Amino acid sequence: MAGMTNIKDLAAILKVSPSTVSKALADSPEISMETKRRVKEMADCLGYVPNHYARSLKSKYTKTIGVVVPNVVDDFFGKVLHGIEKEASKHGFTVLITFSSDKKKQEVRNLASLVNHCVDGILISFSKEAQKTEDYTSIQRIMNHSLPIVMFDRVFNDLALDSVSMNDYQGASMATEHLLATGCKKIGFLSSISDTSVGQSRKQGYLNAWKEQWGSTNKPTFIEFSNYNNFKQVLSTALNRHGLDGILAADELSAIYTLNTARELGFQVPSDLAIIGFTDGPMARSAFPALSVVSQQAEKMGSKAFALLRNRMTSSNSKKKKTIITPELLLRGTTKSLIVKDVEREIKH
Amino acid sequence: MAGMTNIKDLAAILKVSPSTVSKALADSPEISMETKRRVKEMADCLGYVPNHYARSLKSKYTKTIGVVVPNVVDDFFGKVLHGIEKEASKHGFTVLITFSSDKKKQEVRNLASLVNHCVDGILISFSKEAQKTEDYTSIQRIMNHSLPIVMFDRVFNDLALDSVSMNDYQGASMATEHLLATGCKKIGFLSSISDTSVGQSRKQGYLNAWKEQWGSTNKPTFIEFSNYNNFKQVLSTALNRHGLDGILAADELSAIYTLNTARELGFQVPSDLAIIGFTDGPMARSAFPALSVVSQQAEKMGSKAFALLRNRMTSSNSKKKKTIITPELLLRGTTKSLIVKDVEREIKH
DNA sequence: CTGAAAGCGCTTACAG
DNA sequence: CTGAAAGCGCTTACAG
Repeated sequence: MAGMTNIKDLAAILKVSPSTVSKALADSPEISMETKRRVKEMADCLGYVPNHYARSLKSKYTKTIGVVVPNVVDDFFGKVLHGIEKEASKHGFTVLITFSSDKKKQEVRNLASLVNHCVDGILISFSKEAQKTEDYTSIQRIMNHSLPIVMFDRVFNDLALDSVSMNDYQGASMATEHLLATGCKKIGFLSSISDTSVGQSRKQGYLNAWKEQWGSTNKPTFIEFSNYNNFKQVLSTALNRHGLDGILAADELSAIYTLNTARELGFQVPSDLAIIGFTDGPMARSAFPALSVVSQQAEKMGSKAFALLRNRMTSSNSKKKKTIITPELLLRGTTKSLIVKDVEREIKH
Repeated sequence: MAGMTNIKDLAAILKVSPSTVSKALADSPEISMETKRRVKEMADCLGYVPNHYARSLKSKYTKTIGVVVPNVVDDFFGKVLHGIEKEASKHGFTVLITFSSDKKKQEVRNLASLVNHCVDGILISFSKEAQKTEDYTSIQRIMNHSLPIVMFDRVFNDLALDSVSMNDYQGASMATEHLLATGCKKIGFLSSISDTSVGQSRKQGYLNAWKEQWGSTNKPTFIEFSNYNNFKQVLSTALNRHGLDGILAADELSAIYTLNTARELGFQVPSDLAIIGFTDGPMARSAFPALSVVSQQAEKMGSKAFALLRNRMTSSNSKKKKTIITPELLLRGTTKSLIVKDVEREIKH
């Protein structure tokens, strides 16, 4: 930052006062057209960039928001970030992104750094570590500063903050119902994320839809596993033992594995085995056949989150809003059609 | 930012001067242990967060770097960002990420915002728009401020800046050579990105390896297309007309499409048709069989880029460094083995 | 229409 | 060991 042109420099060169330069650059009606022109021209010529730090010392806001996400390799978070950015730039805000690598310590550091940078508000999706330990002291400290904060996706409901998250329960129900409606008689719920709240919601959603259809005459099937090493065997056993003709997989990766493994085992997809996964990522789309999924509507979540934050920044209404987004079912190649004609169909928006 | 505790508040409460508070918090040897303890305790208790803006107004550096990437949904950029973050946090730097959505205007705004936020340095990968129009005025303006800048991946070689990028030419050569070595006689080069510099380098790399093997006795085959609408037909025609037994695809998506389409057309992969793509993303790994690829070593690119930037920040050596990263070949399920025994092999690091 | 002055929250020589 | 004072680059009442 050394040697940058500042207002004083400009003032000296133009032989006017710093006040005049400042006002001219701000297009104040106090200043004459001619002076404004001269000042702006010179500022342009010397590549003057106002020092946001100094400015915000006075004006107390920066038109910048900070975001803390667990990572930026998940397609899901990438899309959420795009949703945030789009909405934010519409309102003239710059978005500063940081990620925690799912570590509490890094999350704390990011949060502190964003506060230090005087962001006007913060959007956060918690790290796995914070979620597992239910330790939210970092954010609680910041809440004392009355900085507007909105949680998204990985939220913590006990915190008195606005939030936006998915209705995972409903997503799983919808998927299960669709499988049932297209003729599946024996649907297994496959999950490697049973210990997370999201995983639990999806499980309950499946269970509920299943019970609505069968009561207790037909038992649900849960296939739970924690690593992919013996995936093939686990799946094969489950498929044979229970005679499954449908799988609802609680995440994208396990759905892809199911698809590939089932084919290896000689199953036709979707005629022998229909599959629905979660998350509409690149893996799902590029699989063969393309995977039917419950979409998490990531972009929408991002724009909603920013909208909530902006609301919080402008109004002082103290009631916290918990926004729940309804998932969509994207039907592609791994599910049978409802109607007789076998048309590939994709429900959008 | 309203109502946050500041040094003056602390000083008033503790009945010492602001100078003392400032020094105590900075652990200055001038201050007594007892005072330091009291000050820190109170600061903690009131949730005092130093105002980075005010601080940097004096000290002129912020231990923060800014990054501008085209997007955060490409797995590649996600990984680069993780590489940057990891290296940066090792040295106590915070990373502020912005993305341009491949738009010049947004890129300019991000750049300006980062400068305003007094980052100590900037890492940039240019937007498609800037690359296409070869318009780099935004960055050139910032170069006047003697802010350290390093370009990565989407670089512009005419700019007098440090850079780190991939040797795409070599990657394509390596891949072609491997296909030849495993017995492919007729290899096609498939590309939807012929108009980018990256696409051109890969094409040349293929061409060179091909010529080394065949001279002009066996003609190379180029399959170039601009959209995926009639992909199946384009590929099918090429495959039949030229009797291809190998494909080098210039990007991840077209490789996946080739894999899926070839299978639909009745080809066995890799025995009838071997395929190598570019970029080691989730699509490549989750494909069936897993796609052999030229990996772009994204994380390494990120850490290298930060290392270069740090160098630039500390030393005033004016010679610019153009770092070229050597690609790796990741051999998986879509290529035949070199040796007789059919062992799936993955070359790493 | 222009300018002098105070002040944002911090740091840092300098004095005591 | 502690404090008064100047100053970082900007904005904004206030005076002229």
